[in-house]
Amino acid sequence: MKPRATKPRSSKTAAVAAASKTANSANAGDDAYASRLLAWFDVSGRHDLPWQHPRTPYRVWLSEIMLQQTQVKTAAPFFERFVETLPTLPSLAAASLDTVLGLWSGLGYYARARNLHATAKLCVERHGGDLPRDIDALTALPGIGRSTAAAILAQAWDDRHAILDGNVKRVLSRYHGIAGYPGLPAIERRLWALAESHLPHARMTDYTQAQMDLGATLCTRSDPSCILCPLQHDCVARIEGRVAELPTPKPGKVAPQRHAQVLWLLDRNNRVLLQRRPPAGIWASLWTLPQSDDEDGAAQWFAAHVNGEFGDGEELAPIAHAFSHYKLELQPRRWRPVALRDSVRDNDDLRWFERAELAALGIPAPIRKLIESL
DNA sequence: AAGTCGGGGAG
DNA sequence: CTCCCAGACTT
Repeated sequence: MKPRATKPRSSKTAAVAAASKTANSANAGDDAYASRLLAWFDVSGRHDLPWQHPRTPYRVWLSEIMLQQTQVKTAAPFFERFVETLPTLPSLAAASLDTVLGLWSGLGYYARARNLHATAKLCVERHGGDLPRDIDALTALPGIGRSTAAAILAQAWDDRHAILDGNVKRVLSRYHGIAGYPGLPAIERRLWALAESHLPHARMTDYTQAQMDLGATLCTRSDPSCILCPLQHDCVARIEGRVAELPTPKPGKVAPQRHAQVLWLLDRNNRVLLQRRPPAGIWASLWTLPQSDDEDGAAQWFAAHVNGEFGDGEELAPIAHAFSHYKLELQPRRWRPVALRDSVRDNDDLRWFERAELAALGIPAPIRKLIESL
């Protein structure tokens, strides 16, 4: 039995909140972001989520943990089943880990269930069977980070703390036109500061829910409904036409860098020697310049096919080309004029081509650009 | 700063 | 198929 909270609201905050309410406008004094968001929430927010009725600290906490990296639609049925079996924090603490994991089965990220159970037991030991109403005490518990702790306090107690989950990151990135992957510490610091800067002085429960509702229903990752958005007129991304490119997506793994030698042979008539690629693999069956993985391979190919000195070749500027899974740097070398050995004949896979014939051939873009540059 | 955990939804 | 989602934690 826990008498009550350990963390009283500051007198200044309380005074502002009271003033706001008496002003007959819960948003008085707050910035446009918060005011418009709250007005929108009253009409279009989600007011019937399972953990909102009743909205107890235990149910709020459980929902926040379930919703980590999990969408509302997925989590909702698990939440209903969980609270039906374990309706209170002490009942969770008294349950076996097997029972908890059983209720979690199918949700994924099972460390969340282990941490949930551990936190329940810690709360019984340290906090009289309740969650602490203190941001630092909450953050110290397993599975509760800064954003989750803030969400619990705002949702359960109406306390004034900023959250920064995926929804808020997306909304703020767009609203302020913040480029850079939000997972990067430098970007995340800026977003936290912006989240703090917009906090209203009243209605924190609704405000917190409103941000998540906006992110989940309007300001979605792809194809957001800007036309319905209460923030559209101040949204930098909207104004500058950058909605589709913000927030900056997670950078892919660095593509491996590969190298290749390219042999550019021209005969007396300025014809170019092209070779057909194998029917499988990169540039399958396209015509391209003879190519080798390294300089030794290129020299060997040259010696076997061409009358002349490999060393006479003119080393040209490297060409960078990006594929989806690796980056290729092509090192071209040019010889002109040059002739093939008598033993080498034109055939289906290796031919001299007139310049005028090139347009009709399937040639990789970087190679075409190179040989047509002459 | 990057990797790990996971099932599900969207494109 | 890939990418992302009401993140936190470990390396």
